[in-house]
Amino acid sequence: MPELPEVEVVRRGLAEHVLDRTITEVRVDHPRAVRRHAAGGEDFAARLKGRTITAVSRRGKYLWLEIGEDEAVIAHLGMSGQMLVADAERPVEKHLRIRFSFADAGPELRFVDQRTFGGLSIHPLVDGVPEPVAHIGRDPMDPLFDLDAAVAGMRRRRTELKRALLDQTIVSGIGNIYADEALWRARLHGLRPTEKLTRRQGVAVLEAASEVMVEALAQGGTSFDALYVNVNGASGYFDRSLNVYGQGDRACRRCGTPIVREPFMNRSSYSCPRCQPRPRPRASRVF
DNA sequence: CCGAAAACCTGAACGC
DNA sequence: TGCGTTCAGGTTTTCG
Repeated sequence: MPELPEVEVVRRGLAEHVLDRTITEVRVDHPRAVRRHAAGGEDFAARLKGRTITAVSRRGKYLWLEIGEDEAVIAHLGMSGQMLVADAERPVEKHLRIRFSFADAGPELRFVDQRTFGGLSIHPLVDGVPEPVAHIGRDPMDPLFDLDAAVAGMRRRRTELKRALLDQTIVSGIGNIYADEALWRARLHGLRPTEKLTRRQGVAVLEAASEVMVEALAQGGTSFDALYVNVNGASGYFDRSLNVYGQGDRACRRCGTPIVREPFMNRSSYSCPRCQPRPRPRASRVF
């Protein structure tokens, strides 16, 4: 599941393999992959023909290819999206949705997406970011990321800490996996109410999120060959270094207590019941 | 305006 | 063996 580190791996791969190349043809094989492009698949393809990719950028989990000064192709990977660089002769993937050919006759770019939560679309750039990205907060790897402002943003909310971490308008790039990992590192439970979060706790959990994503990027960035811009969503980080995510019943690496899995928003949260004690239930006012 | 929850998808894993 | 159910989860949309 691509979160910030995985998307950054893809961005780097694309910067290496498609930057400065001119598109000659785009084929859209599945309409759902361009559903966010309001004018439709034919318009999407027509508008890219002859354009040159001038930059490959990212904010949080959003990735985009700039085509000149004022337009960009957003690529959101959703749950299962991949951007693959492949020789045209290579057999097509089962879930191939969109393919780009280039004027230099080099390898093509393929957008492959099994679950079709992802997609591509063209938008004007506004203050340097595509329109649909305007409401997304800066991520912790952004040089202009403002830690104190992000902490203040979380504390202003009246919700639970993990929900705030997943809110892409406050801090972007954090998904379910890195949220759980950051909470474990900061020794905080995701159910803690944000209005009672201290500044110090807020700083601790965001710094932990930043650290874990930097470490994941360092591992994930090492594993793709020249013609395959990886990306299974699985940076090498997945199995080896996760402390809580997916580790139900395994011993906590700090204290040995079995990690517990709890339902959370139709999915799961993992935490150490000893290192990350649940908040006390709110004193009941009724009665 | 805000937060919670449903909806959108496919395939692997699991239970009977 | 095979069928039905559950789970995975980022973002947008809908609801209260």
